[in-house]
Amino acid sequence: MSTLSARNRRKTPAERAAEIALAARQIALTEGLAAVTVRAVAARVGVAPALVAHYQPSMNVLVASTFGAIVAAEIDEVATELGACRTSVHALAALIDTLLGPERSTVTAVWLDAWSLGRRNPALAAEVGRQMDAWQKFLVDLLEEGVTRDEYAVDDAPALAWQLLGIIDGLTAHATVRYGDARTQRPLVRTIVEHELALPAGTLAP
Amino acid sequence: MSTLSARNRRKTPAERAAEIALAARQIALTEGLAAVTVRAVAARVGVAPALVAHYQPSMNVLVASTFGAIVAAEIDEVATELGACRTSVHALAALIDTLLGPERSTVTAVWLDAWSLGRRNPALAAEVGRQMDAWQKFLVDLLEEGVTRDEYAVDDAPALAWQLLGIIDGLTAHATVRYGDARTQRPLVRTIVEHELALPAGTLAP
DNA sequence: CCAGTTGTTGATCACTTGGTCAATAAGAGC
DNA sequence: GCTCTTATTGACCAAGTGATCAACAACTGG
Repeated sequence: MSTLSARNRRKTPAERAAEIALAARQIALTEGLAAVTVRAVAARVGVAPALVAHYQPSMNVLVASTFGAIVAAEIDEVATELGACRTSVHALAALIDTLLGPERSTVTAVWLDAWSLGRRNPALAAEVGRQMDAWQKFLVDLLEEGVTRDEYAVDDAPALAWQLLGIIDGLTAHATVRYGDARTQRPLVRTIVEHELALPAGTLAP
Repeated sequence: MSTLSARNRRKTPAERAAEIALAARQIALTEGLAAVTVRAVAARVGVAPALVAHYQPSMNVLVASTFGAIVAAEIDEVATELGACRTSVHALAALIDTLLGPERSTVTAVWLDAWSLGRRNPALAAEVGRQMDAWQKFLVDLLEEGVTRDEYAVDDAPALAWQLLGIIDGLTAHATVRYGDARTQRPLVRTIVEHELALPAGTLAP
């Protein structure tokens, strides 16, 4: 076989670490954060289980960093997608559209796993806190950008950001667990945001 | 010791089943749904692990029924608490106050566990669906009671019930995972409900 | 008081988990 | 070529999981 040439090749620590991290991310997204185990990651990389343990101080931190990487990638992805919007109002509308879209269910499942596993995994709990802060900061920046552009006024951007994140997470969680479609929840979120920003009704409509 | 008289006493299946169910509920509330294991339950009841397995077809269904019992008890508790309200508007205000209260964090943690574990436990997933439906039905009944009393009008009570549950679950989940205090989220939920029911601003305020 | 029913137990199995450690072998530098 | 570093492995261990089954013993009906 042509792949035989790659057999038994020794890789640099950086390469291996990247491979392991990638495998862990894929497992987490397809089978859940709880399925990220030494043996599962090792099997996916095609390597002995001991090697995974060798590259990671403990499984708890691998799970935590895997979660962090997945969420950080999602934030980046959404950020670049929203970068094309010329106004903050457009960005907000696009954000609602994206975050309540059906393709987010896999990441939402990872969030649910993290919330649950975080009670027994301190490293994961810390990472959950970091990523929630990152999302909130992202939303605060987005909200305040609109304020400086005089598109609307907001009383307490940090608090409003937390509230909106809570609402969105709850609706997407429900949609992931039970209701296949979160699309129907979008109008409600649009109305809430319009009301909180004192925007005319329908401003955020597509 | 005086308790020696109870040693080695044989109990009726109903008694044992009740003991096991109670122990499972206590473990779930204090250590999480994932801590409900054969041995943990047996140890708490003070009985051999095999006996727990004898009374339960499988651990998956014990976890599922434990979750169901906890949530059902919560619904009953909230229902009786709201029974004292004379108007539906008062009941809604009380509901928001109760559901976003800080003492609910233990039950919320159980919900988070169930959402996560449900993906690997079909019996639990089914029970999660049942209890979500039960909560929605409860809210629909509450909303429609107010309509028949001409306190307000509601367009689509079932949809609104789902939306409100999603919002409340998201905010309480955030509060449980990260911020200890969900109290600050209450005004937002009150505003949303007032808006959706076309009630004057401040109607649901305490 | 004795036999039958059945609640209850101890022992044990097969499996999975995270983690350790000496031994191996691939590659780098001389 | 050789030696030295180190990535990599196989073989483990201890702990925990759900589940099964023959044996035991506490009641119950006769």
